[in-house]
Amino acid sequence: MRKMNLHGKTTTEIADLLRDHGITATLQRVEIARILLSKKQHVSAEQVLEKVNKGRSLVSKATVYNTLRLFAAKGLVKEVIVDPTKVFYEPKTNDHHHFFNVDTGELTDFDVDFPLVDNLPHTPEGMSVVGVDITVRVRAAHA
Amino acid sequence: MRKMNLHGKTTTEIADLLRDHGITATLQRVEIARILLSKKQHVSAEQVLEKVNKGRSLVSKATVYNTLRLFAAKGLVKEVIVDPTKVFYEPKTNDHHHFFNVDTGELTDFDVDFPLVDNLPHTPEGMSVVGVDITVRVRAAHA
DNA sequence: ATTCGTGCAAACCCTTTGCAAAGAG
DNA sequence: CTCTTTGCAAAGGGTTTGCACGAAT
Repeated sequence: MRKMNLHGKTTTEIADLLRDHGITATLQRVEIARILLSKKQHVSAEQVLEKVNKGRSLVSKATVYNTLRLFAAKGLVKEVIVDPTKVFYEPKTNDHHHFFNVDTGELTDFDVDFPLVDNLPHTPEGMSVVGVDITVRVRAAHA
Repeated sequence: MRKMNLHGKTTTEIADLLRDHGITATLQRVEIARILLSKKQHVSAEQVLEKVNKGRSLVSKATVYNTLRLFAAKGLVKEVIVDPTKVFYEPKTNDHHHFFNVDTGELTDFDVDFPLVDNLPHTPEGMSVVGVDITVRVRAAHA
């Protein structure tokens, strides 16, 4: 049962990756994971739904949402909260942050080359840091 | 040119502040502004609605939402996008950023004492920076 | 009279949920 | 066979909108 390598990872590789994260591998989950991991990109649930069902009807809306939430909980993907109207998901890669075009909703990455953590303020008592997000909101420089 | 420090909260002062931002002062808007500017706090639209109508019925839900959007557009308040389920509003004060408790939804400020802008990456061609938000997501240190 | 602001309810959109059927181990 | 996952549709919750009424110029 060796499947085609469509986007750089074989089905088996993805299935193993899911199991490594404590996620039962199913057809739907593998295909959703394939989309999320395929490129360095940010996708909304709606985009995942659209991409995963190219021409066919493989995954329902509910499953997409539930799966994305599951993936995020298991640490396979990261939720990006920058747009008040929807959540973006991206593969969990190295430290990088985002430009967010407030007019178009477009999201772009940038890497940090400075020691971010050293500059962080003191974390409140009894709290541990889950993550640090920097969002640079931009817009087209108006003429 | 008006001095706009947010501690005095007489109706006249607030009305003047609104006008300074190009906002027609009405009773409802003044009362909403009073809540937003009263303390250094973050409030959701729902909380504004609740606070502004203490015991009476002064402002409708639609007006709260429309007014908050107007205030944000006019630069009187800032939207804080950290919670996927709702938008927070805060007075536009000096540079500070946020701790966000991912479990409780609680939002806390912290000031930056380092020159943030100098560390920023190159802004994409033709883009201008609207703002920079740093969100430190925290949770109660595991029991 | 014309323009702007407000209120109400309904509409909207993204997201979650309840429950029955299909799939995994 | 038992437990988990999926699908469908419906509900949910925050936010926006359409339209009539009221206030201001």
